[in-house]
Amino acid sequence: MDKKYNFRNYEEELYSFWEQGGYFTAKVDKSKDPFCIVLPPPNANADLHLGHAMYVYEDVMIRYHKLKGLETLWLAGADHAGIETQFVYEKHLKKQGKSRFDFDRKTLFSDIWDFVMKNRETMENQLRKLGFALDWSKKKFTMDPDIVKIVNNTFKHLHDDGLIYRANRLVNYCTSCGTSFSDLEVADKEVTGKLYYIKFPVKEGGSVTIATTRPETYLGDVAVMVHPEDKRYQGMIGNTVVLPLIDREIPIIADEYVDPKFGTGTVKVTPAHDENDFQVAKKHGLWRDPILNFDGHMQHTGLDDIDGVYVVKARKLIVSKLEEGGFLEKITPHEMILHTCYRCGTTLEPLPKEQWFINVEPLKKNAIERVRNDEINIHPKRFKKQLIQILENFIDWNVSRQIVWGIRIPAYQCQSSNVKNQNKWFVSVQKPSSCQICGECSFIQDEDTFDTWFSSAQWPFATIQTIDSSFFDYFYPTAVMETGYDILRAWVSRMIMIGYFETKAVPFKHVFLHGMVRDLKGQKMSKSKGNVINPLDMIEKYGADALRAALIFGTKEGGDVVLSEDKIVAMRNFCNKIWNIARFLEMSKTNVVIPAKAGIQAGSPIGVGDDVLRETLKKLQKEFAVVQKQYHLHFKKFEFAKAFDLMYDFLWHRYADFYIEELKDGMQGGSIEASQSMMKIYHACLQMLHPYIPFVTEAVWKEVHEEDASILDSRF
RNA sequence: GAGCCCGUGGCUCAGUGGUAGAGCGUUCGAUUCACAUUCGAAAGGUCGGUGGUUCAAAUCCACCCGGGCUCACCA
Repeated sequence: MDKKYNFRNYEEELYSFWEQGGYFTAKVDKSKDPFCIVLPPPNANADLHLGHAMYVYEDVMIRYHKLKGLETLWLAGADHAGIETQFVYEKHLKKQGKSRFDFDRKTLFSDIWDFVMKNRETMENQLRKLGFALDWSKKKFTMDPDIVKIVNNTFKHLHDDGLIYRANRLVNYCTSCGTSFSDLEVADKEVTGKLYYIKFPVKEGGSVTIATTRPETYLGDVAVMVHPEDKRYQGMIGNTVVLPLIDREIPIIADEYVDPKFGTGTVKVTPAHDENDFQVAKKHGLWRDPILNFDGHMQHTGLDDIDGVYVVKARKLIVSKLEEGGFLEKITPHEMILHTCYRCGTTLEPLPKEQWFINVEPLKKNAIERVRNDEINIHPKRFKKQLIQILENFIDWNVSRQIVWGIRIPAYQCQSSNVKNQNKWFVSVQKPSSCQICGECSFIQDEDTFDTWFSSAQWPFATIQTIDSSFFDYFYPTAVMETGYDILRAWVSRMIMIGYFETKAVPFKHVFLHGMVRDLKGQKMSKSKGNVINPLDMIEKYGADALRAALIFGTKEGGDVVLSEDKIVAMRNFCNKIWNIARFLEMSKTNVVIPAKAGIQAGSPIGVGDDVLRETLKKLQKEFAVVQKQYHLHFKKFEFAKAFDLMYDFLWHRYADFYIEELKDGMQGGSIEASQSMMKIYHACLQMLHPYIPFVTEAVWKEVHEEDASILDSRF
């Protein structure tokens, strides 16, 4: 054996050995208990980052259960990542001086497809570098035809159950990305904005002053609203306001929705551009078409010089016009929250648009029950409350996206000229041969694609179902869903809702949430901050084991991980320590005669009496038994970091620093008993460490056993 | 406004009732001995504050201060 463990000589070779040797390939074996984890599919549009490396917890669980003798399946996959990917791709196009509008739908789609397939392969090889025991033979992609079929089927089932509806409602629309989002993809930004106080003349005499953060939208107002019990405005309810500059007349109405304490106690109602106004206006039977189009330009305002102007510029123009006309009373600073596009940062516009929605009420009720009853266990358990709260607050889910890259919604609109059939839709999993509404028209398919999360929500069952039904029966519900706590809302909650709806079973029995990786200052790593640690560089430099261990060592479950290069170095040193223990054991096994120490004659019983030796061995065995028990207990409780810390401390500071030093002379003096006991415990430690640092443990295993032996063939 | 988490040696963090721990850093010493990617030793903490429960509190309870997260609200 070499003096040092050189991971470069082993990692790649060992991974191929495992993969090609079928160690990661799952099969249905009813004589064993199943253990299945479906990998959260990384986006197939970029290199891996440290967030992906955190999936090491899944590898830990998979390898642990393999060593326990369970039949394990860790299913590999990739996500098409709809808007994300299209966004990345458009940046590519921009570099070439092009945009998505230069291509037709078909061309754009197939170009992105090629781009994604190339990235996907890179990404998959990077997962291999991390040592992940993924079953690649069954890998899935969210846009595989059989997955798409399942996704469409789920939509159809939801539709059949009356949980899908198409509605013209306000959606969060990004005028720059050109698509709507669900409420979860809205990034809130706290800003100090302005509150504009505008004086509206009242036809019957006097005026009312309204306070608004969006002065330009008054051009789409349908009413001015006050609280029914607000004494200041009692006499004005029912009066008519004449909108400045355009002289359009709107009523003053009363509704308890108004907070008399805010601003002037009067609210302008713009149903097409504000969710709350939309609701209130609906209640009062009021409506007016939007004054802003989907490109963010003004329209139908009643002011010729404003129509066609971009919203931000229009606001300035209108404010100065109001000021000129003496309608602007004052402007005050105002702490407010801006809804922005999580992708490009553009301020989102609430705009009325016909979209597909999922009524989540019955779905979330079931999901909450499953979580409450611990049919799904959340680890660490503090996230259980959070998940329930998230589910309780879930609102109907807009699943339509106006982008090309995604699964096209399998909904078709009847084109019959018969007025009765206007805007009639039907859902069909396969491309229909005839219109299911009128039976004769040449129906057209919805241009929109599904929100990526709609297919992701089905991932645990869709993936296994497409292997074959025996796998589904055997491995589903899956054992654990392991992912970052940041997507509890976007993903985990939806998997539970949709998974239970479609399979009438929980998609997973446990959820294990890992934390975010941060730098030494506790900051999130980001390219713009320049504090990014590239996992691939670290693997190149210190080996995959070192990186893996550094992400786990000394951390708390679900807590954020502070990662530094120093920590990775420390873990590389640990790997070397493991290597050198093996080297020592190998050397003492052969009973080499070592030079005499001062005061000890060579060839004599070397100072340590047999009884003392036995005593020490007994002590070690007792101590190790406790370690073993604790180790497995930690796994039972999903305390993976604790189990690793325990082994680190035991192997290095007890086994090596203490026991080897104590027993060294005896072992090298030829005590077979000592050598064998030490060897046995060491091998057990290798197994226990293998889930965390698979490469070095396997490398050592091969050194001390026959060449073709694998630690994965051994059992605890 | 509601809920959750965190505040421990210079730095980053483990530690949930019984004499304060690790990694990195610092100081001193050790190399023909499995490993200098090492070993031995040392310095360094009134465990955010106050009060309480207890024979005993970093650990349990209450309040406060500081930092973070989630949800709700946001004209």
